Amino acid sequence: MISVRADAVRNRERLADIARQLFREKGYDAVTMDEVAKTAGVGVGTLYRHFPTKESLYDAAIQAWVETVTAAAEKALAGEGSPRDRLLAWFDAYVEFLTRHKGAAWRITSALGDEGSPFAAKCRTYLTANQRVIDTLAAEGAMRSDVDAMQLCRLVGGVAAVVDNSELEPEAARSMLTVVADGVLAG
Amino acid sequence: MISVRADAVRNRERLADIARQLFREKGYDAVTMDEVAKTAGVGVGTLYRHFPTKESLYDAAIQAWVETVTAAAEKALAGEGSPRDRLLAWFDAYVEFLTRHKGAAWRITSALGDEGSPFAAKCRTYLTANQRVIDTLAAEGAMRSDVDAMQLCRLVGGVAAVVDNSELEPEAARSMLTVVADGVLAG
DNA sequence: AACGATACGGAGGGTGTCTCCGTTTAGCAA
DNA sequence: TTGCTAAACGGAGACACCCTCCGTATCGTT
Repeated sequence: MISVRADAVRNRERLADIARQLFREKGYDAVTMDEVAKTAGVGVGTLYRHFPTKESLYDAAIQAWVETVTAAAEKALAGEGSPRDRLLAWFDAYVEFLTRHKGAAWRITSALGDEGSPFAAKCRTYLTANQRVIDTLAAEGAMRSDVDAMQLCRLVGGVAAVVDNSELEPEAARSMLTVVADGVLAG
Repeated sequence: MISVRADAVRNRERLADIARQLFREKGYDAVTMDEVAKTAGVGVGTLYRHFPTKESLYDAAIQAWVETVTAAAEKALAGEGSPRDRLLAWFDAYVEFLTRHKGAAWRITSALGDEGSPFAAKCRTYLTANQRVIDTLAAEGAMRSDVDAMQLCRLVGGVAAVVDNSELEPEAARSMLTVVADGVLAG
């Protein structure tokens, strides 16, 4: 019985780290696989051995922060203020997550209904977090009853994608999120 | 003095027509310049003579229907019903425009703030149409006072982009647009 | 009919993703 | 330690795009 080779593990982690850094600085399209491999000091073959496609590399690169989404939802809900304030706090956090890596918002929001996407697992996490927010606020009677998590994910994801793409200021994002929030809160 | 050659005019029109058809069927990314040229029975060189970039070809392909946007805004505003109904009628029309060609919604919405984009002229048309809608409804006291055309374009464009990308049913688009409409109407 | 400006065609340059396979190496066993 | 084998490595190159270049063909004028 042979365990997983140590050099392979090291390379995998280093590749994901370097990719994370590059994607974050330059965005998905502007980073090439050759560049990632060269920066890591390995051949492209090695990179592709660990991550069979560029998308799967991207998926691994953004994995870490996705894992904190659920906690962020809880935190926003536990905050003080009106339901509207807490909903906006969640939206802010969600958009901040999605725009942390250039190009991530659109890619993830696009994958929302697609089970075959490399981001399918991430999408489920997001949907669950949004559902949690909806359920909590609905229990307080603050939410319109016909809002579902998928719809909310798409709405806020759409805003995030636009904000990311046009490199808008936080205030611009805020005012769009306000519109969405007022639209989903009980009239 | 030599007039424009007739074969050039014919080719230009045929290329735009064929491109329109292909883009509409398959979306921007799935259509290659070689394919357009081959379908039209000309060399790629000829295609590039008429349209120096793929984006400019796309721009020409979607030109025709952009020209009817202003009329669509007027029509929605002139309709019967509450301000909310008329706003929704405009949103429906706008999303229908943006999603008529796969990939158009995202490309155009992305170009909204970018004067250097090949779509800059189209964006101005859209912004003007939205401004017209805002002004009209604001005059009736139905609109929140802090809504501007750019913001509305981005919100509705974001919804259109998501709808287009995930190939959602009209009802799904409708329910998201309802949220946006309720968010921008005077509370 | 001859001529010159213009348009045409498609080979090929540049850049990106991804594959293939000969070479190297880590980890286990004797 | 030493030998063996499965696994990992590296990078040339296949393939697919967008776009350019320039020799050839054609239109419209004279």
